[in-house]
Amino acid sequence: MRYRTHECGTLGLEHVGQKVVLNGWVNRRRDLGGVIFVDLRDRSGIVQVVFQPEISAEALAVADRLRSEYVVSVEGVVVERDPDTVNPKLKTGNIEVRAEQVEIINTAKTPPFPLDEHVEVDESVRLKYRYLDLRRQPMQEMLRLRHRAAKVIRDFLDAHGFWEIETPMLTRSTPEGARDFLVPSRLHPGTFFALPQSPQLYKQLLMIAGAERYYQIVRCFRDEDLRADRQPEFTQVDIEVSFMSAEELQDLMEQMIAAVFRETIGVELERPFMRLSYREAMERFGTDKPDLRFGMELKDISDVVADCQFQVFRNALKNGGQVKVLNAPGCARFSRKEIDDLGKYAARFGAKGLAWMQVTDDGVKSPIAKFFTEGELEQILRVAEAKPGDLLLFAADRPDVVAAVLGNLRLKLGHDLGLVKEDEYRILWITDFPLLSYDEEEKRYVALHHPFTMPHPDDVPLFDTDPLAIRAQAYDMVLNGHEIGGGSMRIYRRDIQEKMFAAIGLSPEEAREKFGFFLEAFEYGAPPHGGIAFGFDRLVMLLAGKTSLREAIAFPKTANATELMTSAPSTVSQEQLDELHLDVRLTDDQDE
RNA sequence: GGAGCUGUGGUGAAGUUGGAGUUCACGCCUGCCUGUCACGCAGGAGGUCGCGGGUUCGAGUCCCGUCAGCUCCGCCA
Repeated sequence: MRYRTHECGTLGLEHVGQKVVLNGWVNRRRDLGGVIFVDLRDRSGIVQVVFQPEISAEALAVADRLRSEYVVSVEGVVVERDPDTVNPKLKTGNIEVRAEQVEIINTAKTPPFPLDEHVEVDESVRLKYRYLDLRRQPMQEMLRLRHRAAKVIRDFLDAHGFWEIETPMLTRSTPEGARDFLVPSRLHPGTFFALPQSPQLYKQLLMIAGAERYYQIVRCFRDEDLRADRQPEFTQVDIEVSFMSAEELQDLMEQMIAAVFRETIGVELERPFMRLSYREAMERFGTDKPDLRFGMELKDISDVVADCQFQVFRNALKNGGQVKVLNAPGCARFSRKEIDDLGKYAARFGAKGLAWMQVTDDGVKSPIAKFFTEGELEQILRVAEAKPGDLLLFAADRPDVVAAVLGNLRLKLGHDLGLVKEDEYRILWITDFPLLSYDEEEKRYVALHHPFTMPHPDDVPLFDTDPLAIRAQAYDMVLNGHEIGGGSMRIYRRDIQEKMFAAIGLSPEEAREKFGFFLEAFEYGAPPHGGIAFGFDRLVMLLAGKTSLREAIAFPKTANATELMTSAPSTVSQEQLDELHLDVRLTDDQDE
């Protein structure tokens, strides 16, 4: 076969008169009887090849046998098209290649789904034939975008003195955090490696090792259930620095993310990024990853309804809860069914009910209106900034339930009502996270971020009195309602690290057994350090304007954590199990 | 672990009150066509209505179960 001299999509008027060889796939064939047109496609794009008897009857005969996705090598001359045959829809539409020779390199079965049209194809079919799916233009653009983003990040970090350093994929399982993927050790019967949930300990040890500025674009693994924006294996941009304040690091990271947006999709992000404390985000938006592309903030009316006659509100307040209202603009027209559906939606997040008021020109219409005085109603409308035509939705419960219910209703309504400006990018930092939260199931404190996060220096004494009040030196970067990065200043003193382990219920013995090497390292001159990790797949997903991580990953897993192309995971031979000293024991349920 | 949505020729859809595997578009095959570009025209092939069971004289349609894909809750430091 003859290898190419040019790429299809790069040909233009400047090549007119040149003899070229092109390799690629048949995108489409148009057989007009005496003349055949073939759209030839490679990674760079599409160019029209024309086969005519007066150029080469032989080539025309071969072209007659061409079908979609055949791989061909074409030799011909680039010619300018007649003005009336120019195709303005094609980048190469003002030229074409007159084929003198063509060779079929490989034939192809008819693809199981169309590759060149914008038809929505069932995702399981796309995933089974992912190599065909990836041939499609939007997916090719995604692969290129992903590469570009990684390149911008590497160039930026290199220019700022960061070293890319690899860390082990086979490491040890540590308590806390997500479920580990385990890898059995053949040489050490009964022991297991864990795949890293993140290189957290290694990157801190690299700081102790004097690397000062480290980064890695690295695969991480978490054996938890999937979501549209969560995959069991995913890629982080992992970063750690020594001798740098949180503010300096955040400024640097803003520059990096701004560079990514500028150099991949040409969007200029306004800097410095907005900052919102965790507490304020929860109060105003009911979430620690607010989507700022629209308003609809939650309003606290606990004070207003403290003495009202509505038992539900009063009981919630009496039990230490709160009452908040969400104003759904223009939704007073909602039917009873639509409002009921909102109530069902709210129930998913723990709402026991969803109280509502329709605001009309004739006043408030609501089953609960009768429980409120004129004055109370007036104040509710004022706080909610309600106008006639609006629908007010109320949640009365524990603050975390109120936040979840109204925060999610806000998101749903924002999208349903078309209030979210889809082409906008609103980015911000969330700061001042609590260090700990209380796990009701395990009856103990757990680290909100991770157990290596440095507490606010003023709050260290609170370990003994009020652990939940300790502020963490942690920060998240949030884009359009997605957490795209999170990080913290780290503990670099053994005594504070031990306090932290103790706070999350790790006994000194356990701490020594699981983290002894780490605690010991602190005693050999650990520098102050901190870092951040970005979810690279999520970043690419958002740059591409997609809502599923699978659209940003070449070979993703299904929601059920399988791979439809290779049918992984699979059973293995008894020999393999024997070598690994493993017995498989299926429960009755799985045995049937 | 739980909930919801979806499943009909290769692809995407429609399928009414339960009445013949019916329909549409694309694709595929054959023929015709020398300037098309989502070419056009004519003809044709192609089905376990995801799977299993039940109700019924009769099920794509109703019921139960199950599998797969997706979405969400729990989970994800």
